[in-house]
Amino acid sequence: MSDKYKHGEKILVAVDCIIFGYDHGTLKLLLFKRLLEPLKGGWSLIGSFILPNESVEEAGKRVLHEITGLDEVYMEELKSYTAVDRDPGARCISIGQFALIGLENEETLEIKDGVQWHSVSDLPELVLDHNQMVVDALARLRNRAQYYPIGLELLPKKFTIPQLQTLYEEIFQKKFDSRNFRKKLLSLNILIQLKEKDKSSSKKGAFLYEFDYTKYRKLKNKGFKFSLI
Amino acid sequence: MSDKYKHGEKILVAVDCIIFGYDHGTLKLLLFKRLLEPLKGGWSLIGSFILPNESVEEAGKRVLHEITGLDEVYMEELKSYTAVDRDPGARCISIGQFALIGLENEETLEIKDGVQWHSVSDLPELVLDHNQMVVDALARLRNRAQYYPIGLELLPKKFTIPQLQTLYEEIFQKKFDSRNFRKKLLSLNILIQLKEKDKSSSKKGAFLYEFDYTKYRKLKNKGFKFSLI
DNA sequence: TCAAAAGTGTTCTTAGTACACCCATGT
DNA sequence: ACATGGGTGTACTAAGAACACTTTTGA
Repeated sequence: MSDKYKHGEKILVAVDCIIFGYDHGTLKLLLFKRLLEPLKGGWSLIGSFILPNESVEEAGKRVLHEITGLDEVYMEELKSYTAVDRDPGARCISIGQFALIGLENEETLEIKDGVQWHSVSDLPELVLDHNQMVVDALARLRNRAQYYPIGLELLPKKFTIPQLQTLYEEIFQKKFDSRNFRKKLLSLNILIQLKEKDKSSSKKGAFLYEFDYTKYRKLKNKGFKFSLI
Repeated sequence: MSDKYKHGEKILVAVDCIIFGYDHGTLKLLLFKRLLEPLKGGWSLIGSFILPNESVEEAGKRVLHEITGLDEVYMEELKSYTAVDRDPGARCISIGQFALIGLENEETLEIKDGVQWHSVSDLPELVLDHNQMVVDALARLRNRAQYYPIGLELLPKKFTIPQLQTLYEEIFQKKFDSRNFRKKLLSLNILIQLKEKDKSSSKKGAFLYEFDYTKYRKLKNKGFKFSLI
């Protein structure tokens, strides 16, 4: 082995997925109660070591698929966690993967044993440096929600504007003016209004919308800058 | 070893530093001509495997120190590069580290043998996936220059407003109106005007400024949002 | 008929953009 | 005296913020 390689020490590389969902007006995180050692009984993010034949991104998608059965989820790299003593079991680095799942409602998703949704506003202590990962992921979520129409990833395909607003209020922990929110949102021209209404939260009902991905991508390629709030 | 650890395969973990500098009106990148196999003679970013007793961030700082002798540089994680076949020599992932160096001028920095500054607008082909790392780093540079006063990291401690404008024009590859640029910049209230002038580029001379880090941090902690252009 | 959420417009303020001339100085 | 880059101000336009009432409908 050449000079470049000879000093390298092989170490374990993991992914940990910070998976957000939104249901019944609450922002939630998917956590796993460890059934086995190490750290048995502790709450943890859902992760895995990367396999010899997969990239970190592929490992993240595999984990998410194993847990939820879902394939098409929004996922992006958060950052690496590499402190020497972060895992007492072994020298091991982890790449955080930030993921958003759109739920029709919580119950429609079949998740594996030991895995549970937790409200973001009421999380248990997590093992290792997973609390820090969640803090970082929440900051990323706010950033993305502000500059990309990423909030839409957390809603069902058909959603109402008041629903989206409530989601943004949950993410940013503050109220928005409904007239300004609606005006700004519709001015982006990336929503398609449907004929149907959703009457689950009011007698009058609110019009359902779909997100126009094609239009969004076209605008983005033209260098159009979004800012949703 | 427990269930969690048993499937992990240990692999090599490297850092590669994408190091920008700015000198004589040109944005530059620090590259290394490989003196030994593998890939002898190819241009590469400057990297290293991480050592058993250091984090990825520490490895990046170590590499930068070894090459330039500098300690206090701006560095942040870019992203990981983890494709299975990215390095033909071995399974090896790399964490890109984005770094900015403030040069008084190019010659003041003593850099190691085989390491050279290259104009960003005229880069050679790089080994492995290093070209992609540079593309990603340039996008990050533009983002950071827009939303953080990061352009200042690339200038000497004392600089003139026309200098900063030229740097921004180099980063974004477009001209800015000098009146508006100055107005916006000064309205942020994070520059301290000095009594001295720099006469190196005009007979009249331009006032030198320093960046007020303390004030900047205070404003940032208050949630103040910057946008420099 | 009333309670509860959905939907709608206007004014005011602020920030961004476009644009042209005088200033200071070394040669 | 002139060439060169540094420095300034104003008018126009666009976007964001503040703010209150009408509509629909199920119970």
